[in-house]
Amino acid sequence: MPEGVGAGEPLAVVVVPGRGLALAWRDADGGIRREHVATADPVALVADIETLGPRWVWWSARGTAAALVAAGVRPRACWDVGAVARLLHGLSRDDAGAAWAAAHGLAEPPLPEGELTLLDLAGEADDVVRADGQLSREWLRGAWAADPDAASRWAALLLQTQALQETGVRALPDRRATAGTSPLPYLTALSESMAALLAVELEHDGLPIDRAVLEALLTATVGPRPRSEAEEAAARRARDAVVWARFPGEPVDLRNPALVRDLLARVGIDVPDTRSWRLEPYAESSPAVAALLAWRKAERIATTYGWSWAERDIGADDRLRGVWGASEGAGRMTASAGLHNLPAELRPAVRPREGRVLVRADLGQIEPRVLAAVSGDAALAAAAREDDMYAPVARALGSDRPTAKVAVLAAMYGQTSGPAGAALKDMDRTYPSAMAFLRAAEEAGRRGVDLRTYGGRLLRLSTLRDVLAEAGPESTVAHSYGRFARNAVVQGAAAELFKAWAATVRAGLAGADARIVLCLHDELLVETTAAEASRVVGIVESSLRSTGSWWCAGSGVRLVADTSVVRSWADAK
DNA sequence: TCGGTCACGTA
DNA sequence: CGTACGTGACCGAG
Repeated sequence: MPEGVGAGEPLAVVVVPGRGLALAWRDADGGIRREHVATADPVALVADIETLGPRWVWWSARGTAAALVAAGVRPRACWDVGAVARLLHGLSRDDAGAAWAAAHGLAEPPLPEGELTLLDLAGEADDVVRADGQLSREWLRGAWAADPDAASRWAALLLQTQALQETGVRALPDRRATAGTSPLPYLTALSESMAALLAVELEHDGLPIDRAVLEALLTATVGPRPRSEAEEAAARRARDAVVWARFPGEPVDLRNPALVRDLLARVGIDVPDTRSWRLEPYAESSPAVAALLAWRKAERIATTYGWSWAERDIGADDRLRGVWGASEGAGRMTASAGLHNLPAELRPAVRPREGRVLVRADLGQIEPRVLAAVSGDAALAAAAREDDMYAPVARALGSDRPTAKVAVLAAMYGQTSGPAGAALKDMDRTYPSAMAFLRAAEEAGRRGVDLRTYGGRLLRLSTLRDVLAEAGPESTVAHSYGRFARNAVVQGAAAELFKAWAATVRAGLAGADARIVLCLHDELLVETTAAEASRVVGIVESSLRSTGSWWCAGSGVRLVADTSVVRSWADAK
């Protein structure tokens, strides 16, 4: 057992399923101690040690914590080497081999795929660390599970990697207006780690669906559940026929955009493409266009969120499950199975069983508030002290609120044309620091210079240099990387704030009959009991205050959340 | 059987 | 010529 591991101290853990648990920790002298405990039930042992309150260190939550979560263990604190490698080194993968290499300044190893040949593995099995410094592919593929000594060596290497990462994040600049005891990038590493664990929990727990409500909605939109392919085809034809009836001439394949364009020409509508927003203006005067747009909506539900989706992704326990990512792209969480793009029409079906409720909370105007905090713009921060920050922005710009909103969003997205273009001049004058911050990011993107987000996530733009050198600084690609970078420093920081908030909420809910069941960029859904709902609302709101107090300390920015207790996701705020 | 394009849902 | 992501249908090249 890990003697001397106090609460919050790193404890590397490697689970050997059915056989034991390997641990590594630092003793009082700073040396690494390692141990393998043989047990048929390693998860139960983890649950025991959890009472000591260690900071579990694992290569990845998906690899190690999934088994714990499945067994009902909800660890309080962790350091996810894969998640921190994404943050610190800007990796787009989180396997042990890549994290180790990045921590040691080595080139990214090839993805572990396919069978290794004997030639590939020559001499690798004996040494965990190869002559070139990379981890042995044999070990990465599971050789560490071979015997107790190997497992504990693997845990020791894990702890070493964590130590390198911790040194790395602590060396990054703390960009807050007021620094705290721990540097912001270190705190970000902790919340990114917790987000990776949360992703595993979300995957396990799923989102509660009321099947009766869902089936009624699907039936109304795309017809009853087809019992054969013939029935499915018939339903399709029936939906198509409604549109065909509105157009003269022979029926065409409505799923083929080129043919739809020809179809529209028959009623005198000439458009460069057939996207909904382009057709929208014609809908009022043309019943044919209105029918086509209605068809599109139903078709989306039929194909992506139809009966087959329900059957595939909703479990026998009426819970919708997808694969969760804790930080993709600029750092946002991602989810498959439609969890992040469920059409609003289907949200009434997200509904826990009787007696349980959803606490829904979303951050208000999070990106402009984050921009104010991360750019250190005093005037924008002053605006961000208001409940509705677009109102003071409108006053400052001498515009109306809609124009102010468009101008702020245009600045963050890199839009230059249209009605927002003019307002940007006023933005420059009124919020010079924020605008300079955004321009600097854009410039870095256009030139292929690496950037870090406020919390320390590396945005690897230098990998684009070859493309940029080829295309030139004024090329379309250069400008598109510029817009990407301009947006990524805001979107990425907002994602870090969101995850810090989510991690705090998760910690506050420990022990209660309440769990986070959905994260959607600026919105959290917590499933709990009707009896506990008001207490959960308090936890969600106090978590935002405590997170804000360190995340944007000294900036003057206020973070606001709209929180409500609802029976279904669709219910009014 | 792929990659590219179009389209569209969420934030 | 406003960002990100996930998903599905279709097309044309292989």
